[in-house]
Parts: sequence; structure tokens; C-alpha cells
Amino acid sequence: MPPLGAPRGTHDLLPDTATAWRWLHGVHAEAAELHGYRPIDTPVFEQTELFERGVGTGTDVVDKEMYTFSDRGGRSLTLRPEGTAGVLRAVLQANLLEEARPVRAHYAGPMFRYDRPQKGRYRQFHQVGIECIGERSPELDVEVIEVGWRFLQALGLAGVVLQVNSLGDLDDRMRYREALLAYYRPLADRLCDDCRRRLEINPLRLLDCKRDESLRDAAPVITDSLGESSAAYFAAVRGGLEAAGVAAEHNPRLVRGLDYYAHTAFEYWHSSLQGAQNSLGGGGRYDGLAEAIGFPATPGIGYAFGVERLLLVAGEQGSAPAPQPACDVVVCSLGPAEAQPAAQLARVLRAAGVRTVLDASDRKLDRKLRNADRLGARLCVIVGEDEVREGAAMVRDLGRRTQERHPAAGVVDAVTAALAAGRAA
RNA sequence: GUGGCCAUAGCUCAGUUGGUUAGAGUGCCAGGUUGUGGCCCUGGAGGUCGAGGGUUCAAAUCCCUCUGGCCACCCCA
Repeated sequence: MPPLGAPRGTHDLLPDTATAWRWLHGVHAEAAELHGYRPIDTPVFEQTELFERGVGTGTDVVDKEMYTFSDRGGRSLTLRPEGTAGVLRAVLQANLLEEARPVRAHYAGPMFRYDRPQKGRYRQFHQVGIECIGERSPELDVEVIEVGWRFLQALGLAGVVLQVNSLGDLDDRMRYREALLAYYRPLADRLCDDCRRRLEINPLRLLDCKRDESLRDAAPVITDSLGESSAAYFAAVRGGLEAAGVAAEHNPRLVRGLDYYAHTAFEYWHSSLQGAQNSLGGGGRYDGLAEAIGFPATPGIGYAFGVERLLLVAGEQGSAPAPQPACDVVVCSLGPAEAQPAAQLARVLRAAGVRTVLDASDRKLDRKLRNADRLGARLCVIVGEDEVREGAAMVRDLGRRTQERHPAAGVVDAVTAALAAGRAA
């Protein structure tokens, strides 16, 4: 039998990538919490209906990308393809709006979509995001977009382009739909197969097509179909972004793939992800979502970023931190007789908060030192026959290649002092 | 889901028109005599050449299927 590998489209987070992974999540939580967002965690699977009704049948995500299964009780469940529906469900189910309004929450976790894997595209991928639920005002749209913007800045990413658009309300979109149909119907025979299908199912998606670009360029734009209040709302959002110093580009052809969006929609693009997976993240207002999943109408807005893509770009730009070494100190015993005293010394160091690895192997000292060096340790504490006899230990600085013998009781102080000195330098 | 490229040691890759025991660099382990590392020298382990089938006297090399990766489409994070 051939060795089993990870399932297609999944990937393991190996120790070397953990540092950057944690860094990114820390930076996101910090940016969100700086704006008053609190952490929330929801199940990775939900009732299938939540996504069917929330995200919407007719979208690719629901129609052909969901991991749906039935459990032993015959319930139909689905591995979440996105985070918003679950977070909104949790907030409404727990009546959090009774205590404070709006509810601001941030989350991070795996999402699942059955799609053909590619670089920056996985079947299990990860998102960090925020949701601002319970109120509708342009200031909140600005706030959410700005948190995302600040987050990207804090990651040190250069070259991010922010695209914004307004999809208007239901009436606006109905009007726009008619305008689009009026434009595209006479051209139907010049459209690609997919687009002819979209024409019937979801005309807004015609704008996504890259094959019929020439037709698209002349197509009507939703901005022209916006009613007075929608247009004013959008203008307020754009004005707020400008005042915040967030450089946003109006892209009238930006439409998001999920059905529940209304009014403000936005995406953060990055040039180095050009073509294929150029979107680092995006979001928008979803005022219709709560009703779609059976709760009282509740406005909301949020965003989500793809962790793998952010890390891809941060890695290219060198802004992600290097892997953290395994430990600060390696304690080496030289023979079986010193194994116990060395182990005891390691315990004392750990109790003092020093990350310590014990090397009680029967390898030669030069190998142990080499290994300590590879582990990234800054110091090596050597416990040999002489040291045990004298109740002492040798503390060696691997960077400076100097060493000093200390009585056992003074080793912790010597080690912590040396580490602190190294950190300051 | 459609089309294309690819798959050789832990890693990065050679392998000539099918031809004997499949190589290099790096990494790993050990040695270069007593308890001192990142260099150097020597030796060793490690591959059913992604998996299965077929053509052939002979397959890493040619053909088919599958699996996986990448690219484009699609979709989006």
C-alpha cells in the first residue's frame, strides 16, 4: 500500500510556517480589537440550509463547491464555505443585539470549498474577518473597510489596491437587472456558453466574464441605476474613506459572488497575485441576510481575508517573520552519570521561563553543540563529570564562543542575564 | 467542472536516440583518538524513478488509466 498523503487541496501547517501564521493572526486580532471588535468562534459545520438560504442557490459556492454530508441522525450538514452566515446566525441566536448595538466581532478559522486546487486556492483554506452587525450607517461601512486597510498596513504589505462599489438596494438591483438584460439579450448569440446561462440565472455575473470584455465595457453600469438614497449612501461612504486617508478606487463593475450583498461592496487586490487569485480579501454589506436565514431583518457589514494569500504576498515582500527557533538553551550532559543532574538543571531553567531542550543523548560533545546551534539556541549549558563533582555547570554562549563556569545555584541567573543581554544587543 | 505542463534520495535537480549494479549538490548519521560547534577531509545510510497496467529481448525513458502538484479557464479567499 502506498503511503497516505493529505487529501487533495489541503495542506499541513508545519513548524517552520507556524511563526508567520501566528504573527498574521495576532496582527489581525490586534487591528480588530483596536476598533472594539471581540473574538467569536462558530462551528466549522452548520445546517446546510444556512448556506443555501443565506449565501444563495444560484451561486457557484453553494451549487457546486460545498462539502455537504448527512450525519448519523440524518441531518444535512455542510462544512462552512465562508464565515459570515455562521457569525450572523450565532449573534442573532444568542440575542447579542439586546445588549449592545452594533455587535462587533472578529473571527479566524478554516473554510471549505470543493474547487480545483491551484496556488493560493485550496479546498480547506483559512480566513480572518470581522462583522459589524445591527446597524446601518455609512460610518460603519467606512469603519469596516478601514480596519481591513489598517490590517494590511500592519502586515507591511505594499501595493494593495482597494476597490469599492455600491450594489444598491433590492429595487436598484431589479432596475439594473432590467437594464443589463435589455443590453445583453440582443447580443445573446455573441456570448459564451457560460454567459448565456448567467443571462437567465444571475445577470449581474455577466460582468465577471473575461471572454466577452468588449461587450462588457459597453454594458450599463449599476451606478446609473442607483436610486437617490443609495447614491447618497455610497457618496457618504466614499467621502468617509477619503477623510480616513484610505485610498479607494471606484470600480462600477465590482460585483461579489455571494448573493446576500447590498449597497457597499469592496475588494482588496494585490498586483503580485496577478490574474488568477488576485483578491486578498473582500466584503460588503449584507442587509438581507438575516431575514434569509429566518431572523428579523438586521443590517450588517463585514470582510474576510484569505490567510494563505496574505502569507504568500507577505512572504514575497519579506514582511513575514522568520521561523522562531525551537529553544533558547540546550542543556548537554556528557555521560550517563550526568544525565540526572542535567535534567534537573533543565527543569529549573524551564521553571524560570527559559525555553530549554535537554540533550542527554550519547553523542559526542561536538555533535551536541552543532545540534544546539541548529536548533537556534543561543546558549548551551554543559554538565560533565567535573561540573557535577563541583556542583557547577558550564554556560556557553554559542554566538560569542565564550563560556564560564557557574555554581549550579547561579546558572539560572547567568542564563537569564546572558539572554537578556543578547536581546538588548 | 474543461484544457495544458509536470512527478527521479528528506530538499533542489541531472539522467544523452529505450541498453548492465540510477547519479550530483545539499541535508542526515558516523569517523578524523582524551569534554567544545557553524570550515575542511573520509566513510555510511537513504530511491520497487508518484501508483497500477501495457508495448519490448530490455522501460526512469514509449502508450493507457489513476493519484497528486502547477498554469489557463471558471470561481473566489
